[in-house]
Amino acid sequence: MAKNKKVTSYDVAREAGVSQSAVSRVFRPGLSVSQKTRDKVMTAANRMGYRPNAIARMLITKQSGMVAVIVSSRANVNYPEVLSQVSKQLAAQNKRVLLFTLDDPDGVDELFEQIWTFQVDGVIALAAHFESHRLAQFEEHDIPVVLYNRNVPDSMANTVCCNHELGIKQLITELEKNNPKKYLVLSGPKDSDVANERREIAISLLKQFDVEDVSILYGDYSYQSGRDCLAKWLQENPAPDAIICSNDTMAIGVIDEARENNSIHIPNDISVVGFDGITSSAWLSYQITTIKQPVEQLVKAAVAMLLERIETPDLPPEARVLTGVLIKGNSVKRP
Amino acid sequence: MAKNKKVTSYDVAREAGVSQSAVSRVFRPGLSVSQKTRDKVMTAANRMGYRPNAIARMLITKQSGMVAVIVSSRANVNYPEVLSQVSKQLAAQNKRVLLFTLDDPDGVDELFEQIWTFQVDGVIALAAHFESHRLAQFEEHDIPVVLYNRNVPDSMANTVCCNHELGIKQLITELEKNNPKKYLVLSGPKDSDVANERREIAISLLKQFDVEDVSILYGDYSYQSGRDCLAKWLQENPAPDAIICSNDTMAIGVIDEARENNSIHIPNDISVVGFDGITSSAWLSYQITTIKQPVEQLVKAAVAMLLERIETPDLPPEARVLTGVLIKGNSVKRP
DNA sequence: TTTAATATTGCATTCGAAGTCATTATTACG
DNA sequence: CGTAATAATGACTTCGAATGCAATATTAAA
Repeated sequence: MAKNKKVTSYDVAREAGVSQSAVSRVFRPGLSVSQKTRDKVMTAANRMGYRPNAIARMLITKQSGMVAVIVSSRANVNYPEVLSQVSKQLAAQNKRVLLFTLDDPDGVDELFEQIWTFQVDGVIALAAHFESHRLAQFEEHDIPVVLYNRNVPDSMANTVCCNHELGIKQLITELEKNNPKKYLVLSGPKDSDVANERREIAISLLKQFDVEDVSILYGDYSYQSGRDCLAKWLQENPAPDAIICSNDTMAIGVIDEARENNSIHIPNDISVVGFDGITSSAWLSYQITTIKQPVEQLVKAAVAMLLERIETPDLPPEARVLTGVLIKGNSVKRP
Repeated sequence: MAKNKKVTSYDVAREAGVSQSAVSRVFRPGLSVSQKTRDKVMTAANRMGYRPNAIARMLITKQSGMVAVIVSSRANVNYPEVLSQVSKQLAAQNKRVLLFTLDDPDGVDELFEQIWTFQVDGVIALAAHFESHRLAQFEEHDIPVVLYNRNVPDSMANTVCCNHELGIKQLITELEKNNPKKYLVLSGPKDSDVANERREIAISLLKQFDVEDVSILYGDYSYQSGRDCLAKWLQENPAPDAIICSNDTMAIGVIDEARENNSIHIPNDISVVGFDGITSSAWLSYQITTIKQPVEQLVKAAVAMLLERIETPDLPPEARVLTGVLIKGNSVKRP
């Protein structure tokens, strides 16, 4: 096998003494080929190290076999796990992941250009915020989209999301066992849809629980912002009884900030809850009471929906909401 | 713009009253087109929403513009950051990331098949272990490879890696300030090249420092294995004076396990060092003394090398070793 | 054994952009 | 103003696999 000049189906055909069509048929599942031909082709192909050229196949079949996965910088929460699940589950369906990272809002135009030119079969967007005209563009291009971890009721895209309402209700129920007076809601950034949803749900549920004293703070989902927000609050106010954090990372920051300040003990002085159930939320030093997102199932649902829509493009959009699991940690005072 | 029937260069050509070649030339940089033609084409293209089909372009140019990034499950250390850096920096060079996850050693064959069929321009492997005949296969297919975070001297692939030797030396120097008698080396899994390298370097450096009492334990890089290894050790042995962990995650596990056991205080009773400088290593509750990998520079180097080899395929393989940064945390006793 | 039904096969075409090459339009310059 | 040099253009071919279709081979049924 000398200089690896690319082997094409014609080369194999010549070598096997059959037509190029025959070679092609052997490498496509479910096509009519006699056993004899199949053997001849496979022998030649193996000997020559032939692999069908996916690019050429894409061109003629108009199916790239690739799914664009768009990851915004916001997604960092449990993104490695999600991404690896997505990749694995798509691979199981014989699709590849073409990865796009989106940090800069200015990059959206460029990103969309790329998506069109690469003719991806579908798109999964992780925690990305798209204006609705963007979603409309996908529709125009007949590219099915699944928004992961997002709830956009009026949208034309499919969505999967864990049940924030239910989860936050469970968390508040845990907190309420101690009848806290003063609540702090530590929200994620204002331009994050998930953050806004979680915050509004928390506020509205707290009302339902007849809680009166609720203050809202805004972080950016980061550890440091958890620390900073609490530190700043404590400079000017007495400690709250309970803090609802929009994600675990900020909850960890809150706990560390409290820990640094020896006079405050978690959970005895302040109860803290998070959201997401990231790995480190279960570490001994934190043991956060939180809602664990059912990542694997969420991804399964996302992938399943995407494939359905690739198969049957005119299915109506669908939203799947899965229930998270309450993890009772050690960050909420026991009554 | 009715039913989005895909617009091709022929459609634009007809609309603009020029030939298909002209359209093609307009969309390739640096080709000779008159301003008049260019305007006509651009006007038509914009009106019709034309984007060149990347698949067709790939077929003819034999450049997919895609780089396969292989992520093994081992890579989880600071993988989100690495991956997002890789994606960003490749995007800046007008390349896309085709993502492959490799958990299962049995999946390697399938993985390689995919890589050949997709005709990627190059490969970046994150913390993946490939036998050398695998690397040879890349060579046969003329696909340049960069191994990230790996040091394979005899290899035909390019590598980037942070300087383990130097880093571990700095860590041991920190530890030695207290003259510890009893060392534990908590290694990563035996089938991980990085883990083996770090362990052997630690052992050999400890010898140079004339340390006599060194025991080796094997974890799997996970938090839980850090905890388990220490717990098991303490059941049967007295506490060591210093623990060198092959990564931060295990160091965190070790610290938490010690913390749970009230009689052991870190760093007063045991000094612990990690490696990698992952985000959580700096969290207040851990503050691990560790070596921070210069992720951004490592990725820059990896991407730069890959592009060089794509440009000039017969460049000799190159290994770049970057220096990590010693982070003096609070997990080593102060002398 | 003949005919009808079914299974295989190869030819020719297609997907959409890019590049080759020969031809024509411009420009520069003596 | 003529000629050489250069720029711009379009016809045609190419990349490599897939597929419609007609031709041929095989099998089953009568």
